[in-house]
Amino acid sequence: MPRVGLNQQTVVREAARLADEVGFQQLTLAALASRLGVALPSLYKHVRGADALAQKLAVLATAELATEMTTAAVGRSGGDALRAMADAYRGYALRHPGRYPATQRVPDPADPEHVEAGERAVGAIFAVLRGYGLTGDDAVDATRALRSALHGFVTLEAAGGFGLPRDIDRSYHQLVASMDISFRSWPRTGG
Amino acid sequence: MPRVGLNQQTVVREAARLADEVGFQQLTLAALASRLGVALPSLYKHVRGADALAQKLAVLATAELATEMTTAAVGRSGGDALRAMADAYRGYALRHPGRYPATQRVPDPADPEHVEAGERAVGAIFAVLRGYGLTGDDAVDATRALRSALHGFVTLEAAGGFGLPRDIDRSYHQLVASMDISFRSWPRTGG
DNA sequence: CTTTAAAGCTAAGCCACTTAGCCAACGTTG
DNA sequence: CAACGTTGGCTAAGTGGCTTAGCTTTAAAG
Repeated sequence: MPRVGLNQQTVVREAARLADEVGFQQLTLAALASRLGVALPSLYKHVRGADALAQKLAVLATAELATEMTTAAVGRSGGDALRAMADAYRGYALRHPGRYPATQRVPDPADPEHVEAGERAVGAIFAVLRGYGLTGDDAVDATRALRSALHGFVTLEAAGGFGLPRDIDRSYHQLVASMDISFRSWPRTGG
Repeated sequence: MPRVGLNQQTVVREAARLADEVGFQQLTLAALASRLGVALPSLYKHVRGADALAQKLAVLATAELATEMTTAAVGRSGGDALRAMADAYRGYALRHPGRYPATQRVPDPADPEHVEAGERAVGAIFAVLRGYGLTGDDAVDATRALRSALHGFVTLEAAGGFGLPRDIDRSYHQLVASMDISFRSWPRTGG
């Protein structure tokens, strides 16, 4: 049998593509193996199993998302940076419906790459909030608020949870605009 | 064999209890059957299958959540109502970690009970926003924003996504306070 | 050319869900 | 009270996931 020549990276990359096509929950080792042209157990030469694959996919997706958020915000500040980053965030989730859910896995402390990617993503938000004068505990609270709002929105959108006909882009922009207002007048604790 | 005397309601109720103990994803027909003291296939006399069970669980949980949100807000208005409802929302998610995720299933149009429960939940939010003078498209946008913020927060919290030591209750209250500010000065479109 | 690490394979087992078909308990009715 | 039909329980069997064990063969390294 001729070798296909896989390695962990090719496997994880193809998993990401497949997840975007069929959905994160429908990503299966069987489908991935067939896509790569190998028998299912062969995948175990490159990833420890289904859970490890999901974790590696989380690293890939988190790193990509962090990069896009950072890139969007660079050279901007205040509401400008916030809007750009928020658009990048939702854009990633819409373009990569299978990868995005993977990013919600909490970083594995044993995987430095994962930890680094997570820190870059949170760091990007932190940097934008510094533009609003938010630091310390205030910045922590505001970061959680922003993550919650963005994640909640794209999750509900992806699930088809917004039933009414009102335009979804519009609603998102209003949400971001309202976060902008919030950050300007954040209820400071002085932390 | 003596009969256990199950019906759909007892099955779904027990599924809800079990889900809260082991987690929504870990809710399995096998575990449920053993908990109820019957063989697995016997469950099919009461629910059509795993997916239908998840749907019925969604109805139960959505109805409970809607009731708690409504109850919390009744007799209050403005920021008072918002805070009470937000606390009820997160409280439900924390007390029922297995049921809460079930509520995210989009209502089945073929199940009037499901549709009604969903409408009650959204209606409760709508009512609170009316207290801010928000109606029409503004209310739709604001509802989506509030749902996103609350859902995003409790989801991230449940996933352990808030790494830093900063107190989570505090962050939640700040989030709700910031939404209160947002709704007071909502960027109106006059829809 | 030999050796060896590793990338592929088949076989087999586990656990989840589902369907088919049987049997016994119970409520109803004469 | 007895017969009957409904229905709630059962076992058996099949599908499709994931995983492990162990073999074979490729291909690289000496």
